[in-house]
Amino acid sequence: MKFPVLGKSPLFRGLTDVEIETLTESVHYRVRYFPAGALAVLSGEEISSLMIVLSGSMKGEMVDLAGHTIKIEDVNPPNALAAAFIYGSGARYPVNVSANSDSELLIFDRADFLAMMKNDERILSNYLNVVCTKALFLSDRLRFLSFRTIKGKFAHYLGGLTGAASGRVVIDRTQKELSEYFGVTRPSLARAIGEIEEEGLISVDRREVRLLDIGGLSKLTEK
Amino acid sequence: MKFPVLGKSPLFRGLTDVEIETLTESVHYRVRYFPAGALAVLSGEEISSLMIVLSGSMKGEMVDLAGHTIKIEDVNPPNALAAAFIYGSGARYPVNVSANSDSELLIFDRADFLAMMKNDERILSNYLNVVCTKALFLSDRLRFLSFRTIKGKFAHYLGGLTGAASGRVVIDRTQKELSEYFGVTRPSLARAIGEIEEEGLISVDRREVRLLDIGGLSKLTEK
DNA sequence: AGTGCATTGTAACAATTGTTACATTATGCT
DNA sequence: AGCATAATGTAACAATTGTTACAATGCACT
Repeated sequence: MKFPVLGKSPLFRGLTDVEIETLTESVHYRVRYFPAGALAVLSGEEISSLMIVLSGSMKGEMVDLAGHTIKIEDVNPPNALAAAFIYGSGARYPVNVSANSDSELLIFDRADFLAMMKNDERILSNYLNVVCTKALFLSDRLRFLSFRTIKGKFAHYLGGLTGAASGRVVIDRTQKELSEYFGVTRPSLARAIGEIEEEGLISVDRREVRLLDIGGLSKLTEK
Repeated sequence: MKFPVLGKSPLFRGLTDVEIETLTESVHYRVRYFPAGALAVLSGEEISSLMIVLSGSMKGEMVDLAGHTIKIEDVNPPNALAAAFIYGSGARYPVNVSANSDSELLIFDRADFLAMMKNDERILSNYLNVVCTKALFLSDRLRFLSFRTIKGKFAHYLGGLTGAASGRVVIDRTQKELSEYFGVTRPSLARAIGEIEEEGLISVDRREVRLLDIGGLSKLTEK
């Protein structure tokens, strides 16, 4: 098989290696090699193809006016670059993409990948799942950032945990992870939690939180 | 034709009324009527179908622990509810959905809509476009909220406008709109813009902004 | 049990933003 | 031109969060 790594890709889940090979060979594709440091995509460039990382490691970096870059994320095999954006209207890469190490990309023009989706329902389902799950993830993140205060974010977070109705929930992340999820600093989150507890709205015992005043918590999410 | 409003739906763009009717009749669907105020969807409920608003008007409201609701958005004909989420893993409605006025919803089970996408490439392309464009939109919003300071958001915003390279851009929204886009208050945005101007990084003349110190602007996006 | 490391709690001060209220300046309309 | 309305500029004060540093606690591992 030409690209054994595809068997682990979420886009090809449920297909045998033979099926994957047959499908990919039924459309046009190309493989490009990028030596470590090479630039694969310029920020602002139009997205016209699906690029799957076969080997090595790629990174996305945001670029500002002065040309400075900030690393946003790594993309490792067998994941794809900007997979959820390729069929969007006027879709453009939001970042520069370059190779962390010597890397190979498998590239399908978006029309060719569309053809593959038409040829095999599993590819279609897999891709729809990838895009929709991404939209859900982004929407979820956005919801937290839209609360103005840390107390508001935390109160809403508590409400979304299983067991909230019973008044007892277990936080499933560390404070550090939670603070990053909220987009705030860790000490600020700790302070906010401490204040909510002082106000008598919750009682905290390690990861376990008892919700003592639902109405009071609700008010925190309002402003 | 049964559902003339579908001709204006982004999901059925490019199809004639006859083609739309033939396609919809080829799968199972149902129409449900919701009198004004009726609840169509409970927050947290699993998303298993595509619901298109045929008439009337629906609204999504976020619900907190105490049962209080905050209106998030209206959904009017011929748009669909949570269209970008339906094929996501464990997708659940993030809001209560109820009828603003007497409304009719056209409901396809997601498997049936999948069948329609397989039957007609235009439906498939349209749906992919809807979902990917939504992901792009959400990603764009998230990028702005991830800048900690208003100055950072504004500097990054300037960099994304056409003409930024030439050092002269025109802001395409009012301050009020921009402040909502950034998730901050309008006076705070005005103050931030004023301070950036005082620092000599830009000069503002109504909607037109001259970028005087690219390096300085770049620093604002770093912290 | 003890050691090393991650996690959490806390505190003082600076920086940023929200809030509220009002003044000033465009803009569209008749 | 004048009027009404929207948009923008500004200011004082409160509220919130970031920053930095350090202490306390829990946890995994030997």
